[in-house]
Amino acid sequence: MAVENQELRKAGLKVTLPRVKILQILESTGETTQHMSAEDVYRALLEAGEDVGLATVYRVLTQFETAGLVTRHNFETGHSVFEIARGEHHDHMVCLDSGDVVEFNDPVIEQRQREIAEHHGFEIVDHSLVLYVRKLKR
Amino acid sequence: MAVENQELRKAGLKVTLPRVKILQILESTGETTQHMSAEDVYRALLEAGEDVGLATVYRVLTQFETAGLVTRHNFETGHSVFEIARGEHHDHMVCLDSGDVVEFNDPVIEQRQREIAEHHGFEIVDHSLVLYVRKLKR
DNA sequence: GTGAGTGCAAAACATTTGCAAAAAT
DNA sequence: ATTTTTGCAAATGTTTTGCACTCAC
Repeated sequence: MAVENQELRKAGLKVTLPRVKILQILESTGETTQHMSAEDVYRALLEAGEDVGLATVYRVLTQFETAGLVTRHNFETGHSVFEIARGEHHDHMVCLDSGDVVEFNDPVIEQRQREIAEHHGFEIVDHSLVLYVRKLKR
Repeated sequence: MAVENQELRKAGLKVTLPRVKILQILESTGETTQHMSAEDVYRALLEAGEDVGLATVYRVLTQFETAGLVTRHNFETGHSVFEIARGEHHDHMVCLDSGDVVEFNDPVIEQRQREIAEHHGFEIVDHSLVLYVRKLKR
């Protein structure tokens, strides 16, 4: 009984094989594959020999998102990608050449966003900042 | 022959009724309806008595985007929205209560983004910043 | 006239849902 | 035993595409 079980219980979700497996997959992805689509997760399950339906993958990912275990991103790709929520917020830089995703967090920008929202009579509930970049030739 | 025709020709697109009409609709939308989905445009066409197919709306909007006449946004809504490109870049604040979209442009954030990208060995090609906000109760 | 543009219906995706079977507590 | 969860297939919503027809030049 691994750590995953505790996380699931804490989130109020029953410990089932699909949920444990999906959580493991999301947690085990390396730096380069941190952001997986539902389809990616589904294929990873099949490769691992687990017989889980794609519909279940979608359901579980949505439950994880609701539970705060996972963050959903809608980049310009036409489909959602998911990543394990590790507490601290961060933004993304997506390299248009390599597809690499770099995470960053800048206090200056964060602060400025709050000021701008407030200036317009709003408070920020959430935000999404994605830089689409290209490698600098030197 | 209105201004639209010139814009279309300049973009290398033949002047056809659907293209002119769609351009007019996008240009004529008030502050509140600046961001229209393909479906929105389609309905506006029908209301104006124009018999244009939804597929054509999609095709034309994509052509406009390629030509730089229009900007496509993918907010968290599950479908794309389009707005007339007026040259200057701006970011968006979307009110989760009312659905209102406020545009803003902050030099501090813009500058900071470039610095961050450069610091990671990248140059920014494009970026997307959306603040999801709620009205401040006072 | 000829090639680009259009409408329609069908296809293609990503995602969701209904329901009976299976599993968790 | 009961309540959740799952798998499958079918439905959904958005966007794209194939093709015969039409229009702009």
